[in-house]
Formats: sequence, C-alpha cells, structure tokens
Amino acid sequence: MTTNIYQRHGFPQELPKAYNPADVEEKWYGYWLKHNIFHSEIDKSKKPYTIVIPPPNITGSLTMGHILNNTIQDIFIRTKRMQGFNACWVPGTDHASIATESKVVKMLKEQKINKYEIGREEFLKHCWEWKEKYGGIIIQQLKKLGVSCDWQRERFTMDDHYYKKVIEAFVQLYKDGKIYRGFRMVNWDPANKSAISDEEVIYKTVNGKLWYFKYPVKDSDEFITVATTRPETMLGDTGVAVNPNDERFKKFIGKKVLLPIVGREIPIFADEYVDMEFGTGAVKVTPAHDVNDHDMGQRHKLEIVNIMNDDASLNENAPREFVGLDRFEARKKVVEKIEQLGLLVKVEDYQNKVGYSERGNVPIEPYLSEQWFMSMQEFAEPALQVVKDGKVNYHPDHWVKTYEHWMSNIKDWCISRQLWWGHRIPVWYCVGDDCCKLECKEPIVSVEPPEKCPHCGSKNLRQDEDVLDTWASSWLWAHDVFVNDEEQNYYYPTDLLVTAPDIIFFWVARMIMAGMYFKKDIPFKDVYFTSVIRDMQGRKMSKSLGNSPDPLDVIRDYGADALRFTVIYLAPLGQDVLFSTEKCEIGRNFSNKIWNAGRFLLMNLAYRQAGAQNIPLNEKLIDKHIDFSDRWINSRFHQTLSELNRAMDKFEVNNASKIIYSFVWNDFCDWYIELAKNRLYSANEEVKSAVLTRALKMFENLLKIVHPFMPFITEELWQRIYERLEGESISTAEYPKLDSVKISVEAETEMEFVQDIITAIRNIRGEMNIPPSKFVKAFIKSAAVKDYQLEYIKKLARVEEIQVSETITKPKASASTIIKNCEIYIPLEGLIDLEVEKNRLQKEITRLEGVLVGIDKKLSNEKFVSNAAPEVVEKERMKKADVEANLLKVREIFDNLK
RNA sequence: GGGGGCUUAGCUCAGUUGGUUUAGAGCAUCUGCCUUACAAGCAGAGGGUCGGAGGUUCGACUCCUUCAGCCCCCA
Repeated sequence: MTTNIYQRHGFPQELPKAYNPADVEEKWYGYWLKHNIFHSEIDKSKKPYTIVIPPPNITGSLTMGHILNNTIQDIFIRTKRMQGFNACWVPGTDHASIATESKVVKMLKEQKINKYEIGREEFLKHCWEWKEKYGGIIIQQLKKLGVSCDWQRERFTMDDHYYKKVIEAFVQLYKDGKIYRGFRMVNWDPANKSAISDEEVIYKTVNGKLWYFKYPVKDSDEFITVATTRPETMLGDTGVAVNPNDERFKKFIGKKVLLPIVGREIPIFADEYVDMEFGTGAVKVTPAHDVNDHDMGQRHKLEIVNIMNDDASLNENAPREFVGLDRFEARKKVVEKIEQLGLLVKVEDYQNKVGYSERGNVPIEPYLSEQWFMSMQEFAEPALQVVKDGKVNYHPDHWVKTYEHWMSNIKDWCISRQLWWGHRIPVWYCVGDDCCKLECKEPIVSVEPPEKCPHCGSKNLRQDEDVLDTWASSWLWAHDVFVNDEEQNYYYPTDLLVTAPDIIFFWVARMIMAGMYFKKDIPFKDVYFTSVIRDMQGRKMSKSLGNSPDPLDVIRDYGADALRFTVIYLAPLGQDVLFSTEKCEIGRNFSNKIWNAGRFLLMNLAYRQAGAQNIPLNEKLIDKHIDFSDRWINSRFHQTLSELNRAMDKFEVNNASKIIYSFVWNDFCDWYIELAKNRLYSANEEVKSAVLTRALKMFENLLKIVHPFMPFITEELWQRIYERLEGESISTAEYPKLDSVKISVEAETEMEFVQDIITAIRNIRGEMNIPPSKFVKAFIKSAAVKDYQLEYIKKLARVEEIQVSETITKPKASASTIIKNCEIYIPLEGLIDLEVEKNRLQKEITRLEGVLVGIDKKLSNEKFVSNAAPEVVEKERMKKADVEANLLKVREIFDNLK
C-alpha cells in the first residue's frame, strides 16, 4: 500500500482530535474546481437534473437567507449528481436596475459627479466599472459555502446574449399586442425619479395626522369641511365629492367651492365611492395625485392639475410661493396658510398605511406619467392553470392559494423605469423635422436600431430613454440562461426552483408566465419556498436592526458544513426559522462527531495512522464473521435510506437532516461503533479485519448520504479512508441504493432487546450512582438472552460477570428491573440504597398500573370491543396480559425488598 | 376587509391516513463520569395532557365548530 494520497492532499499522519474546517474547506473547493466536478454538458445518455439559481443582486452581499436557499439547492443538486443524473446548476447574478443605479449615483455624488451632467454613456461606464468591482462579491461568498454550481455557466442578466433575448422578447410582445404605452397613474419613487411596480411598494403603518380644512362654498357663507392626510395635495384639488345618499351634503351638490390659497373654483359633486363614515364625509379630489381621485376625476370629467415635479417638489401649477418646495415643506406651509386663513378646523392623530418605495425607502407618490405596460390577463390564465393542474408543484403547497389569489386579480404591469442601468427599451420615435405623416407618431419597435423612420424616412430618430423593470428581464432566466436551442431542449424545463416566498409574484409567477408564453412549457417542475430566517425574537433579519450575522463570520467560526447543517436542521418546510449564531454548535458538534467516528476507524486501520492498531483491510472477509450487530446496522442503514429518500422526494429537507443526524449519532456512533470495539479489540486477526473492513464500508455509505448536506468534511474523510485517484471525488461517487431486503425486523428486534437490557442496567447504575470505573455483576432471569449477546452487554453496561438462566432467584441486596419478561438483578451489596430502589420500583408500579387502567377502560367498553378493528382489540388484550405479568413481578420484588 | 400560517416539555420544533406499554427530538436543567474516536464527549434522570370551550367517534395531539393570542401576505 502506498501513502501517496496522503502526500498528495497534504494529510498529516495523525488526525487532530477536533475537526478543523478551515484546513479542509478551501483545499477541497479548489480541488473540485480544478477537476471541473460541477460542470455539465449535454449528454443524451444521461437524464438532466437542472436548477437555475435565483440570481442574487449584484449590489448584495451574502445573507442568511442566501445561505438557506443555496444550501437547499446544493443538497438537491449534489444528491442527484451522485444518483447519476446529469446535474446542472446554473449560477449567475442580476443587474438590479434600480438598486445598482442608486448605488452608483451615490458613489458619484461623493465624487461630486452628477449623472445628468456626464450623460448616459459615461454613466453606464461607471455602472459597468462598479459591476466589475463589486458585482462578483456575492459569488465569491457563495463559493465559501461549498455550493456545486457549474461556474462555467455563470450568467449575468446583462450579458450580451441575455440582453439580446430580453430585447427580442420585448419586440415580440409588442408585435403580439401585449405591450402598450399609456399615460397613467403609477407608483412614483421620487428618490430614484422612476416609476416602480405595485410589488415594489411596501406599505408601512405610520403615525400621521388627519387635517380638517373647511372650504368656502361659493355664493354662500357656508363651508364644506374635508379631511386629508396629505394637505399639500389640496393645491391640485379640482373637486369635492360627497356620497349621493348623504343628507348632510345634498344641498351642496352642484355648487362650487372656492379653493383656498389657490382661488380656483371647483365643483362639489356626488359619487358612490365616498365613504360617509370616514372623516367628514366630504372628500377633496386631486385627480393628478391619487388613484381613487383619478378614477373619480375620469367619471366626472374633472380638470387634472399636476402640481409636482418628478422629484416630488412642487411645480408651476402650484401658487408661486410654493413652487420648488419639497412636498413635505409644502405640507407644512399649506397647513400654516390654512390656519392663517382661519380654515383649519382641527388636527387629529391618525394611523395610516403609507406606501414606500422598496429601494428608495421614501413615500411613493401616485403620479401621472407616460409609461410602458404589459397586459397581464392572458399571461395569467395558463400560468395559473399549470399550477392548479400540478404540472408545477409548490412546496409547501399552501402557496398555491396565495398564487391563485394574485393571479386572479392581476393588474397590468408597468415595465418601464426612468433609469439608465438596464435593458433600454427598444423603441424609437421619429422626431424628423420634415415629418408630416400621422403614422410617424407610432413608436418604432425593433431589435436593431432602425436607420430611418419607416413612414417619412427621416433619420432623426430618438430612442426611448427608459429601461425595463429588472423582473422583465429575469422572468426569462429559466430558459435564456441556456444559450441555444439544443441546450434549451435538453435542460429545459428545469427541475427545481428554490426561492424565498416573498418573490412569488415578482419572479416565480412571471417566470411561469414567460415559460408558458415563450417556450410553451413550464419553467420548472417543483418550487421550494424556503423558510424566512429571523432572529431569536422572531424579527426579520435586517441591516438596520443589526440582527443579521455575517455568514462569512459564521463560516469562519464554525465551518461551512456546520452552518449548512444547522440552518437546514432548524428550517422545517413552511416554517420560519429563529436563528442565532450560537445555534451553529448543532452543526459544529455534528461535524466533530463524524470526524471522530472517522478518526476512530482510521486509528485502527493499518498504515494510516501512527500508533494505530494496524488492522489490515480485507475485502474478501466482507461477508465473513457476520453477527447480529452487522445485520442490525445494515438494516438501520437501509431503513434510514428509505426514510431519507422519501423525505427528499417530498422536499422535506429538514426532516432528511434529522433522519441522517439520528442514524449517524444514535445508530452508528452510539451503538454500532461501541459494539464493534469488542471485536476490533479481540484476539482473532481475521475477525478484526472483517469487522473493520465492514465498518469502513458502512462509514463510506454514511459519508455519502451526509455529503450533500456537508460536502467538505465528507470529502476529507472519504479521501482518507481509501486510496483514491487524482480527480476522484465523493461528489461524483455513486449514491447508496436502497436494498429493502437488508431491512430486517428480526435484526432490529434482537438489537432492541439487547439495547433494552443494556439501558436497564445503565439505568440502575445511574440511579445508584455507580461510577463507570466500577464493574457490577448481573443476573438475568430469561430464556431469550443468547450467549453471543453477553459480551456486548458486559462491555456496554460495564458488567464483569453475567449469569443467565430461567431459574435464577433474586440475590439479596440487589437492584432489579423487568423488561420484556426478562428479570434483571444487579447485586449491590453495600452500594444499594433501599429508598432509591423502592422509589424506582414504585415508579414502575405506578406507571404499569396507569397503563393497565387505560387498557381495562378500553376492554370493558363493549362499544370498543365490537366497533374497533379486531386486531386493535387483540393488541389491547396482549398488552394487558403483558402488563399484568410485569406488574405482578415488580410488586413481588417490591414487597420482598429488604 | 380578504387570504394564509402558527399555538405540543423552560426554549426551538417533530408527531404521516384518529388506535404502537398513557406524546418524541435538539438545546437548556439535574446526577455521575476525562470509560484510550469525540468533554464540541459518554451514561442516566427530571420535565408537557398537546392555547380555551364544545362537538363527531368505541377511541382525538390528530377530524369539525367556536373563542382567544401571535405572525405573514393582499386590499
């Protein structure tokens, strides 16, 4: 045997006592990249398994949410890769139009550079520079997590190819009549001076005021009082509305109001929309600055007076003294003025919901402007259908209802943004000076810049200044990350999308729409909506709260595997996760457990470790010297595998982590290794070889099922336990296949019996405070205990001598216990505490009596006996006999206790 | 106002179609241990009657109704 592998990977001769992730993680990530382990190419002989990453925003850095999300994707892709699928995980980033542009604007501002002064081209150069410098940070961070993305396929939403696809899609949609231009009320972000979509508006509850103004009614000495949360908008009022059924105001309908400060005459009219209960029952109407008012304005043909600039300062339509004021200054000033005029009735505290711009974090203004819209109705129908039909499956499936609700009430989508960073709308307008034709007003929509106006031939064309909403590019992600038809035909539809539930409308819904429209097929078969990570108080992680740990710090302190495992272990499907850094001890301790299990096996293996036992491996002995503990661990492994497979099929990753944890810790480490020690330390060299050979094989299987969850430590140990060739990796090793035949009820029952005996003796030792250094004797009255089990019982329960027979009588001064008709006595002359023993037995008597009462209650109930399934009744009868027999014996022991 | 989710041990959560010796895990707690893989560990123990009320059923943590509390989404 050689030690090459050890030299090659720089393994020290001895494994440290505690697992040190830092040594291991960087080495193996480099190795995987060097050997191109994660790269996928079309291979028609293999079934593809495809995931496209939800592209993180280039302005972002890694958050706990990314950790959870990407760990889940990695678990699936790694499992499938090992199971022989052509696993392809496409990574990439999103250009994040508005977020990036605001960052760059801010950066330039610090350098005293104004975006409008340098112009579009110059500004975009800065954006690209910024992207080159910072856009890859999150990708580098992701690599620390150990994700197995195909980095050769890394995409960016503004790559040449992808950019072109976005533009082509726009042109196609326009030609298909799905896109139109309109002058409409939109959500306006005055900070970014751009329209935003409904989904980008965050409603916050704020403690505001409700101001009551009285407006003088023309040709009378009466007033009509209106209430408003936005006093500044009164400068744009063009009407006052009341409910037609409101007796208080009937007399005013048809009259006019003299708008204070402004002096405009505006009508009082009736509209059903007005809520008689709210405020005074009379509503000031500002069609240019409120959606509902705009609708009313349309119905009643009111004048529209826009009083704001695009930065939410007031324009020339406001009285001169207000022009140029910011909306909030104007608000103050309006209130002051009204008060001076004696028209301020009262001010009340008022809690209301104010829409904020997600990116700008300033209150949005409903604002009239010319924008591009996409009609959504026809997209929604097929996209809803495929989810309802189960062609696209949501996990957990309760998201279907939320999705359905949104899809059924869908509104047209404003896709233009008054920004420069992004996909510029491929529309040109003819501004030719000699243009005379009516058709020239038509926008020219084209993938390639047109040379001249198709109607008048003018070369004086102007491209639309706006870019597309980022989601109007990322909705093509699932298919256009694949750059040609051949690739798309092979990899699309993708298999799984893992995403946070808060972008179900932004992205998931729209990707399904795009898939159905452009590819005539679903974009993915399953969607996994992740948990939301919160802090220990249940608050969302946020930068402003400072409650969000930096995942890279956590990785440094605990290791990537530990972080991955912990986050999965804490995140049940559909539940939020309360996370704190210290919880990573779960994963760190688990890593350490696996590490030490490996360390133990390697310590016994020949040539691997200084001071080892030097037991040679011998594959020929793999089926020799089998005993019940071998059959048991095999059974446990395949049972675990079966549960694990089922959990993964149901997308219960959290459950899967618990299944694995329990097998590794409870079955393999606590019992199997402990049992194996007996034979590993025996005198028979062949037995030793056989046991170690099998134990290592089982350990290799164990590493394989852990690997998708904890890739680094499993690679390290997998490389150490056998000689591997350069380029080999556990990442591409074959995943264990379920062999149901290995699942043995007999083996598990027998082992449970032995475990029960051992636990019973340990219990006595614990209760009587017998230190581990002290060995005891045991007498077992039973016919069921086999000779070959005794050595194990002795070793694990620290017993020096056992007598087993059916006729044993209780030795004096001994503690006793009864399990499964098997009486166990531990003589404890001088050590036994009679009171403690009495308590122990009394507790058991009470328990058994309770059980018996329950059983009797059932069995004496005629309805139970006649209605319940016969096997259920029979089971109760058996239980009863069993419990009665045990009770009898325990009572007898108790009564004879001296 | 509409929709969804949650309420089980001190904490965080499991509990498959209602019926395994009267509810499980991790953490925390208590006891005893450095038993040569692991003190990031080992062994043992205590602790809940499943948010409240009502109902269906022979039988409910599990199904239904209702009330209460918490969270999220949409308007």
